[in-house]
Amino acid sequence: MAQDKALTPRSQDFSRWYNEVVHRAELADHSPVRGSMVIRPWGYGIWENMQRALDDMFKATGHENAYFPLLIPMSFIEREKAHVEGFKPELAVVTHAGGKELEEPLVIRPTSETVIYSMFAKWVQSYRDLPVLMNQWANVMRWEMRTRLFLRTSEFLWQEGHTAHATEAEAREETRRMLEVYRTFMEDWIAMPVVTGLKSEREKFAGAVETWTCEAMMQDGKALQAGTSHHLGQNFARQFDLTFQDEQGTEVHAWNTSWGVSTRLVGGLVMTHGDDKGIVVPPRLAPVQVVVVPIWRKDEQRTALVEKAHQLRSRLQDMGVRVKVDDRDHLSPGAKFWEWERKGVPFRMEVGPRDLESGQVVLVRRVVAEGEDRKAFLPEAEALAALPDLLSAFQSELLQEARRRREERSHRGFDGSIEEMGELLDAQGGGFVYTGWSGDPEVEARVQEKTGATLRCIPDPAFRSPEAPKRCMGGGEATCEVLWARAY
RNA sequence: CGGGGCGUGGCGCAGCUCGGUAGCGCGCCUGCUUUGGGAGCAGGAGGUCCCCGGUUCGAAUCCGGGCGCCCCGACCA
Repeated sequence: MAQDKALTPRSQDFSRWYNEVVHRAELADHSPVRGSMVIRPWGYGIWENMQRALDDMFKATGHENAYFPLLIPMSFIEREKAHVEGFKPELAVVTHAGGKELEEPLVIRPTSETVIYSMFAKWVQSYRDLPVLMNQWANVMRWEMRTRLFLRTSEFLWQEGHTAHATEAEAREETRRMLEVYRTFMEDWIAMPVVTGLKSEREKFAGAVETWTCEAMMQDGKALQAGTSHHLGQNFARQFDLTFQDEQGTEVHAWNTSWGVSTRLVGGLVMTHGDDKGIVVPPRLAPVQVVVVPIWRKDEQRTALVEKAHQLRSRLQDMGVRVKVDDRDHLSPGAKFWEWERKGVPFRMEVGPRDLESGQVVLVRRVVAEGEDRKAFLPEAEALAALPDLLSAFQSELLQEARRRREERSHRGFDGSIEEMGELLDAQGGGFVYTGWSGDPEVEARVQEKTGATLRCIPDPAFRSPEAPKRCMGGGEATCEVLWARAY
């Protein structure tokens, strides 16, 4: 479990820090199969909280959950041209089963558009059957060349929403609605600010007409695509005969959307808030929001203090706070402090003999705000009463701080050459660069080749610079503003 | 797929150059003492040295072949 006690500092080697912290916070571990991971209870607990929050938001926007199978006939994947081409290299295929070679190979789903729309085709006949608003929580598999825990693994957990609509306008509206749900979730729950916008042709989902994205900035200045929402047009509807009779009785193809976020978000959380002591879990997602650590010197004290700790726990539980008492007695208090800090628990409450006597507790925040004392000595009742507010204040400070960091490394109105952009990214250790663009894919390819940065998105109005850029990166006139960054 | 590194008790590593039958730190178990920032002492358990073959009286060490993993790049949520 413990190698060296301290983690490699982020400033020294960010990706090593990431790997260490994921292991040592007990989020996940490598499985025996290359590129796939075991999500441990602490990591899974965070994911469960994400699921719960997202699921509520999906339900609130009228969606229902369903489940579609893991295996998809190869011919289904092959039906939509762009879709096959996008996924072919990363497919895992089942060729044998029951001791025999299968007549038709089965693909382990890399995503479920094909099966889902083939089923929708059976269920939808009339415009009265629309819209269909469905979501599934599932695992998918994409055979990746290079993998990293949470950020890119061969198998990952996600949610994929799939909808069918009578009109293009409705589908577009749905695409945007769910992008907005994602943005809200990422900001309000993960405390991870994102820039939303449209993907370029080159970067969009294979099979989509348009892909919209949420782009977050990690602490090393690299971008993380945190969630996408696709307007699929009628591409899949055509291939799977997803048609319906409209009000005039005409048989027409439905319009589809799909949208997803994955366990990658856990990696995003780690790289957004972690520090050199470990990860920091935003209170709303923390499986444990407050850990109570009783401290004793003599055995006689132990009983009283452990009892007090459990008393505090049940008081907090009654207030809706997620609490854990750490009364293990083979570890020193210090060891427990380090462990829970590594795991990112927002608050620690210590109770020792001195506190017991004076009716106080010691409250310690995982991340100390500027000008604040590390430890607060508070009367018990006061500490309990204050916790809900402290938790929500902590939550919003995390978002503020992440936003501040992002702005610090965002370069708006950049008007230099492609080479200069590369230099800027080298010097700053990444970052977001906003420039003008003509929409020319050749320019996009050239920038990527020379700087290592990709076109993350054409930002939505809310994220655009006050002044629209006039010049395109790489010459000519700009038709839009774009965001560049090196990315995960 | 290119480049680099590594496979030795649960984890991290040393030993390999110069062959002689395996060691360190952490963790684990037992006991006692401890506990307000990673506890101390004593005792103890635990290893096909990645695999196959070769050289040799003898291989973790040398030679040949294989496999696996990690890191850095090109593709990707």
